[in-house]
Amino acid sequence: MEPEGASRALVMSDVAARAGVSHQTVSRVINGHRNVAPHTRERVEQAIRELGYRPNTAARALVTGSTRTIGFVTVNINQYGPAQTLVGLEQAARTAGYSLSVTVLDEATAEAMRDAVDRFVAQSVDAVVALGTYDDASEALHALDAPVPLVAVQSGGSSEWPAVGVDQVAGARLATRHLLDLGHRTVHHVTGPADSQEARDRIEGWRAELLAAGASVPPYLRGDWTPSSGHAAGKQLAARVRAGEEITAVFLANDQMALGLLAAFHEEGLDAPRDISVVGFDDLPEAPYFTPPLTTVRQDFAELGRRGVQLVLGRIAGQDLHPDPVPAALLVRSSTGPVPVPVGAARGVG
Amino acid sequence: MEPEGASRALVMSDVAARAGVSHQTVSRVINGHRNVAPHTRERVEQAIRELGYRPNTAARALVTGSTRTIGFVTVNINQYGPAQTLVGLEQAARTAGYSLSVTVLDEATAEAMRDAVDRFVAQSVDAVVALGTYDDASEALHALDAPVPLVAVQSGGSSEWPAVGVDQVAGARLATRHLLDLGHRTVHHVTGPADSQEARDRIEGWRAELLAAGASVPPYLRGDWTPSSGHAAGKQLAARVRAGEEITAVFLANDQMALGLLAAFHEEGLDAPRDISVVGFDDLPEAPYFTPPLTTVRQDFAELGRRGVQLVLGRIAGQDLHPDPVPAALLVRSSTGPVPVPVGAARGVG
DNA sequence: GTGATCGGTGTTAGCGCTAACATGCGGTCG
DNA sequence: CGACCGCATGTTAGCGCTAACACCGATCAC
Repeated sequence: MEPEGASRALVMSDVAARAGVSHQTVSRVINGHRNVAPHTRERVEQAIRELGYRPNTAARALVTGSTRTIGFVTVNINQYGPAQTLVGLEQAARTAGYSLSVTVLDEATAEAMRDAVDRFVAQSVDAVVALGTYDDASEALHALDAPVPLVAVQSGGSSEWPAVGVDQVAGARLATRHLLDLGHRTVHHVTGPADSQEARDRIEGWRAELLAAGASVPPYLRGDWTPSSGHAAGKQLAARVRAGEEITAVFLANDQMALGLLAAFHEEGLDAPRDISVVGFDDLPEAPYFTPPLTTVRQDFAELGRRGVQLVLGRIAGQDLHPDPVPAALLVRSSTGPVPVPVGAARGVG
Repeated sequence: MEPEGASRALVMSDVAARAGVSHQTVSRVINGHRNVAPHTRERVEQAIRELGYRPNTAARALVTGSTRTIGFVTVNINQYGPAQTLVGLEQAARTAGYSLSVTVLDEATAEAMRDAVDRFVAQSVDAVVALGTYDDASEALHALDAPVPLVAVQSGGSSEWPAVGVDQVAGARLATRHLLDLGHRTVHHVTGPADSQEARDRIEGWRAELLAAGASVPPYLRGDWTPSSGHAAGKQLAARVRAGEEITAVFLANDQMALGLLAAFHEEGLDAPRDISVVGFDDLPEAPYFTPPLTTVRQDFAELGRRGVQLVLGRIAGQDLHPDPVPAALLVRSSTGPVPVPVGAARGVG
C-alpha cells in the first residue's frame, strides 16, 4: 500500500520481477486485457500494491498517443456559472479517469482561443472542452480544424459541432411565464452580452413565452453580466417608470445584474416586489440574501459537467452524440409579486 | 505559420529534413542551447514556423522527467477567492511556460487530499500547489512525502513549508482600524470556519488591532463563509442590539456573510450605516451593489498567482524562498459610518 | 492421430525526444 | 608546424511503456 519512499523511480519491470512475470504481463494486467490467467493477475496486482507502483503517464502517452487529459478553455471563470461548470466537469472527468488541464482566456478573442487550443494540442490532450465560447472565439475554434475532438459547453446554436448546455430557452420561458402568471401584462428583459450564445438563448426564451401568451414584446436592454450593467439598466427603467410608463416586471439574464438593478431601483425609491417584480438567472449562493430575496432560475451544473464529459468521451470514441440540454428550474423567492396598483387609479388584476 | 492540416503527426525529423540539419540540431534550437550557429538557428526556426511544428510534450516528459505542468488542488472553487486565485495562478503559470492541471476536492479531508496529490504524482506534475489547505488536508500533504515540490497558497502558519498568501492579518487590521477611526468603541467579528487558516488570520488581525487601540475584544461569532451563516449571525446580533447591548460595528470574514448579515439586520429594521457599520472581506464584484454598498478589503489575486508560481518555480529549482505576503487594501463604501446616536440619550463621539 | 486453433505468456521494436558521446574543422600556442 | 582546444554538428542510446508478433502447450475436429 505504501510507496517505498522517494528513492529511485519505480518502473514496470520492478513489478514484473517481483511477480515473477514479464513486464508485458504487468502491462496487460494494468490495462485490463483478457487472456491473463486469474492466478497471474492476482500475483501482479499484489506486487503493484506492495510496491505502490504507478505507471508513468508520459511513457504511456508517448506510445498510445493519449494522455487521458481533457483541456478546458474558458473566459470569466470568476463568474459563478463558469466556476460551477468547471467543478462539474472536473468531477465527471476524474470519475472517468481523465484529468483536466485548464486555461483561462484573458480575452475572448479568436486569437486567444486559437492560442489556447494550440497549446492544448501540443500538450496532446485527448479532447478540448470550450466553455461559453463567445462568437469569434468559437469561430476560431472551428476554423482551427484541430486534430482533437472539440466540444462546446453552454454554447448551443449550430448543430455542426457537438455541444451540450443547460436549456437556456426553457429556463427563460419559466422565468417569463412566472411573471405573466402573476398578472404582469408584459415582461422587460435585460440581456447578457450580444456575442454570448447563452444570452441570445435567454432572449429567445423570453420572447417566445411572451409571444405564446399574446403579450407585447418590449425592446430589451443590453447588459454584460456585470452588476454595474444591471445597475445602469435599473436606472434607465426606473426613470421610465417615473415618467409613467407601465413597467412592472423585469427578467434579467443573470443574478448579478439583477442585484445591480435592485440597487438602482432602491436608490430611486422603487422596491421589489411592491413596485416591480424581478427575476434573475443562475441562483447564486447570495441570491436568497438579496434585498429582497431573488426569484431566479437554477442551472444544474453537476449534470452539465457529467453530460459534457460523456459527450467528450463519445467523441473520443468516434461517436456522434447529440445530448439533450440540461433542464433548468425556477426558484420563487420574494422579488416577484402581483402587479402593483398604480398611484392614480386602481386597475390591478385582482 | 499554418499547420498543414490534420494529416499525420509532425515530428522533429520533418523539421530537420526541411532545414537540412539533424534532428538533434532542431532539438538544440528549440531548447535554446548555445553552440548553434546563428545561420543554422534561423533556418531551423523558419522550418518550424513554416511547418507549424510543436514538440511532443509526452516524449519530452519521458526523457526529461518534467512535464512542465503544475497540479492545483482546491476546495470550494465556487467561491470568489479560490476562483480568482486559480485565474491568477493559471495566467502566471502560462507566462512561465507551465500548464495547470486542476483538481477540485469534493470534501476537505486528508483522504481526499492525499488522493489528489497522489494522482498528480502519477501524472508527473513538476509541482503541486494546494489552495486553502484546511488543517487535516495539509497534514496529509506532508505525511505523503511527495517526490515533488509542494507549495501552499493562502495557508500561512508554519514556516516549515513554503507558502504564500495575501496578508490576511494586515487586511483584517485595516478593516478594524477603519471602524475604530469612525469612533466605534469596539468591533464585533464574524469569522470563517475554524479549520481555515485564512479565517484564523483574520481573527488575529482583528484582535491585534483592537488590542493596539485599547478597545475591548468581544467574543466572535463563528460563520462558515456562506451568506446563510452571516444571516444567522446577523439575527443574533440584531437581537442583542434590541436588548440594549452596544453593538455598532461588525467586521465579517467575507463579503458573502456580510450580505447575509445585512439582510438579517434589514429584516429586523436595522440598517447600515445608520444603525450599524459593516465591513466585509474579498470585494466581490457584487459588493458595490449591496444595500448599502459594502465597505470591504480587496485582495490582489493576480499578484498572489504570480508569487505563487514564482515560489513554485523556485522550489523546482531547489531554492528555498520565503516570499512576502501579498498586500490587501481597504475599500470604503457606504456600509460604514459614524457611531449611531442611541435612541435614548445622545452620547456620540462627535 | 494429426493439423488447426486458442489461451497464456515472453520477446522485440519503436513511440519522439534529449543526453552523451563522436566527429570534423578552424584557430591558437609553444 | 604539430599538438591542442573549442565550436558546430552528427550519431547513438535509451527514457518507460504498449503493440505486434513469436512461441508453447492444451484442446478440438475429423
